[in-house]
Amino acid sequence: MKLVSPGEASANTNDVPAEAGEEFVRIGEMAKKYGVTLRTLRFYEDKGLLNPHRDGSTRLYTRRDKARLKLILLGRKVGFSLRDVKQMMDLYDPTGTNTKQLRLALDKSEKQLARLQKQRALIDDAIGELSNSMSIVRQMLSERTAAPQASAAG
Amino acid sequence: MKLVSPGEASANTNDVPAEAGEEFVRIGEMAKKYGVTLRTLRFYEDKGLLNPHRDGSTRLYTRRDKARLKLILLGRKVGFSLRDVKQMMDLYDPTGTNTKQLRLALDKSEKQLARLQKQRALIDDAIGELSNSMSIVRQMLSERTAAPQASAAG
DNA sequence: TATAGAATTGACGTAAACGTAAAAGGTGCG
DNA sequence: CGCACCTTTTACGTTTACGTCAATTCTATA
Repeated sequence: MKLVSPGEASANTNDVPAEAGEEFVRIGEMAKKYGVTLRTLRFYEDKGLLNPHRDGSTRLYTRRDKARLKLILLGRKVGFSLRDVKQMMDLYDPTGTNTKQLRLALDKSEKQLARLQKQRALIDDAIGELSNSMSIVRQMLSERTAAPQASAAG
Repeated sequence: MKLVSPGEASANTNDVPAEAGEEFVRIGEMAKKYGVTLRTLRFYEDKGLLNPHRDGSTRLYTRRDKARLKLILLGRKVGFSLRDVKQMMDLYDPTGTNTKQLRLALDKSEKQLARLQKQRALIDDAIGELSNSMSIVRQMLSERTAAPQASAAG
């Protein structure tokens, strides 16, 4: 029960048209296209982040799903939890101005930005401490190489 | 069955000497002193990172345990896993030059430093993307405030 | 002695985002 | 027809560093 007309073989069997329209893609192609695993796509769906159509039991992803996935991946990249991403996407209303959605996104983004900056500060701190420790260790090692002596560590 | 002579009350009952020597401290004092929880100290012990003496079943921490805990906390701060910290500490030999230990520490530190730098790069990237998105959202919001119009998001 | 404040061990719970089988159904090709 | 390949659902496993009871014991003090 195909919803789309069969296209010419595109290097793998069991395929969906690779024509201009490219209306639907199945999970395998979708995964490859966006560098995620099948498990990830199913997981996102399970969490309500994606809602692909079905041809029987087979998932069919459309342009819309791709747009959503892109947003999810962007959100993930900037450090949002999937829960946050979902909250923001759930507010999308194709018939409105989405002012609420945008405000929420902005609010969450400001908080996330603050978190990222704090994290960066922590990392810089860690880098400082680590570099410091390393130079001390190097010092100790060179002393050992030169003139053996007692110390205090570990 | 006290191993240490009773000292004068130090604001809390059931205490160990607060004298000059301060040989042993129990878990509560130890935790307060280093800003960790009791659970944490027991957990570290369970993982073989600490080895306090015992007075019956009561843990007694010495100067040595404090030194070790400081190292653990430093390690944690710079992003080492407890497993790594343990590996390094396990190599400590009070009778030797600890060259091996120091080399391992240096090796692990170099790798950790690389990880930290990569993380910082990722965070900087995320900050960039997020700032970018935020300005776009602000733009959209201001457009909506000025002249309502359709869009594409969520 | 009653009570409050430490301490003990044991063991399940948590968070996040999937990984990894397992068992089974569909399908186009040679 | 059978194999190879894609897909499905279900469900437990993973990682790290503890949190959070629970039940019990010990000790000092009023």
